[in-house]
Amino acid sequence: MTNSTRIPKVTITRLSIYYRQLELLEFDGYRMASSEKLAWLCQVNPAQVRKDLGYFGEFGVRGVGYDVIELQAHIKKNLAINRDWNVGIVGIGNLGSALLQHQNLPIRRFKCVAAFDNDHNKIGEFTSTNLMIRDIRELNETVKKLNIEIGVITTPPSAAQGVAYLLLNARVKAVLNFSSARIRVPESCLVENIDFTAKLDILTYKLSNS
Amino acid sequence: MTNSTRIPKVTITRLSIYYRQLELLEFDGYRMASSEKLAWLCQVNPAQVRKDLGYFGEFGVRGVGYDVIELQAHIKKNLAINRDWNVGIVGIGNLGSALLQHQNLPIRRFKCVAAFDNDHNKIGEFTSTNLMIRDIRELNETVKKLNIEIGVITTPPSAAQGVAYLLLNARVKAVLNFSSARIRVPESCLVENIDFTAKLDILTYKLSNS
DNA sequence: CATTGTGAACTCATTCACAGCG
DNA sequence: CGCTGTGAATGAGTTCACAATG
Repeated sequence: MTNSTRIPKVTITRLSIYYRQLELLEFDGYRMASSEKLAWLCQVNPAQVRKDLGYFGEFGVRGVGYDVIELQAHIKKNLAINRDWNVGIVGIGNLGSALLQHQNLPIRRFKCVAAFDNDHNKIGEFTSTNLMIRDIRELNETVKKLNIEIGVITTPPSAAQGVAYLLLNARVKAVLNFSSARIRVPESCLVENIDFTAKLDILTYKLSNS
Repeated sequence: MTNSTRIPKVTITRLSIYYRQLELLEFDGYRMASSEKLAWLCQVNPAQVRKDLGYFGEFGVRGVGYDVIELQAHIKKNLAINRDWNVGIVGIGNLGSALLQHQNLPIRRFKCVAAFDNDHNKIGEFTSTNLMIRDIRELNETVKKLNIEIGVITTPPSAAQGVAYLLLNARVKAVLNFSSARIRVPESCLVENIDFTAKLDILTYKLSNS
């Protein structure tokens, strides 16, 4: 029976990880995979895998395992990564440029369709992906015209909140914030933060406490 | 009384966030901050702030709050970010280059002292930070010579595990893995993963379930 | 009969609520 | 009086353990 309880956020993250391992398993010629095998690859507990998958269906065959291809399709559907998503990147410094050129994004159907900056030396230039860098003042208009649903902030921390407001005004519904600033948005907008200095701090903490 | 229970990992992450807000508060001229103020800035519960700080000391003044400067020092010490850490970056593509040039790292005393790649067109070239890109075969020797304690993997996923082995062999004790591959290391080595496609997947999941 | 699916037990994290104290 | 520090209550996430089953 499909469990209709709300799926925990950690489960979503793991589904994303399972999905990538399933791709690799398929590439290696596997047709079926047990929760134990998948768990080993993802470095989690087998019961965790089964419970996570159980949140949105019953896909396994008892005594056998999961169909590698079929399970991928289920996860893709559940995560809504079975279609294109248009992405706009704000702040075309080194990190913004790196994302624009990052192959993983288009492979996973995240399409970087616009690049914005406020630096007049950059505006009008073309990225190596042949995208014109637009004035941030055109953000509102461009988001609507190109149907951008996800905004990515790759500005310095001091500019992050201002950019967040611009994105909100343009009715972007989700933001991926690479700046180390905490941005403040209304409930209606989703935010995920990627803060690598925080990750480094975890490492230094553990290094000096072990 | 200083609580000696092991500090949860989530608390470490938040300490890093508190620290950055304290820097901003200091910059804005605040001398004291209450748990409520700090909590508001970091978007957490005030009791959470107090409990997190309580794990490693008693720094507050009842009826008043926390000394903004003093608390920063305590957190820095606890996270071990009150000294330099030498970092080596492996994989000088767009993302690796972006990190090499990222100002936040040296500001936070993470020093990128070496850059490695296996591409002969890159080896011997200089980064914009004037660092020579070294052959990955020199990794072992260089890590020891330059006293590199943290390795950063910014290679494609397929190369990540191999690089992890090289880093392990060179006795690097902590790895920050930006590739979407899960790397396998012994207990003695610490790993943190930064997987932005997983973060995007969380956003698309939530977008289509709200 | 190997492996799934899942309640129940357990572990870990958050929040409450208030005593303690400057 | 106001805010910290913290035990107790609650809530969330993980793991166990085993019945269900292809």
